Amino acid sequence: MSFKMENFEGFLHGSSSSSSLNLRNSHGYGEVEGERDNGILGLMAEMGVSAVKKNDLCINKGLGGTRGENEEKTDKTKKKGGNKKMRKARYAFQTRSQVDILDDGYRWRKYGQKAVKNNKFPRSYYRCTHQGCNVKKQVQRLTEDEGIVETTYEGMHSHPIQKISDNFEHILTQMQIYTSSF
DNA sequence: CGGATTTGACCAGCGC
DNA sequence: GCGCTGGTCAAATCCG
Repeated sequence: MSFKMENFEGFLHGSSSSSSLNLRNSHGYGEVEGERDNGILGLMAEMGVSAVKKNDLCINKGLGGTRGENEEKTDKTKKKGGNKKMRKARYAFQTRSQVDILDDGYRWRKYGQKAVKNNKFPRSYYRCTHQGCNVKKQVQRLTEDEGIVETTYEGMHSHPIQKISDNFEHILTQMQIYTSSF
């Protein structure tokens, strides 16, 4: 049960020949001066593809949920030295799948779900359950093609993968990578 | 019983 | 300034 094969049932069957699984860089992220496009490289390194792996995410705790009596809202995600706000690089996969939960080998805990505009399907927010790992991902099914789920990763894992999923590695080799505005 | 999920509320950013 | 929207928290609930 390392990798759910039924997840890619539609992918295996419905894939004609070209791009059944896409990867793209979310526009507006990862193009800040300090950020490099190592998010996907780190991710692919986890998958065992080939890449270097750094871990210089700007992790910030203490999110905007300080309601009630907890009032230490001092730093948050402030701008850095007069620069614009620095966001973490986010990388989105588009996977042809019948189910939303794509087991990529990590343990994820769902922490939210929101209905997004121009999309009839809700978006789910997940966080890596590994201690000290603040990698997040969000899963969203496309309205125009409900057979496609879009998984957006944010941050990099600073710990080894917890499950073996060589199938996913194989799929990664077939995956098209493109950076476009979307 | 402990960890994961659900779900409504809260908060911040942005556009008008 | 206000309302919309996306993102997150956290209490309640579920589930093994």
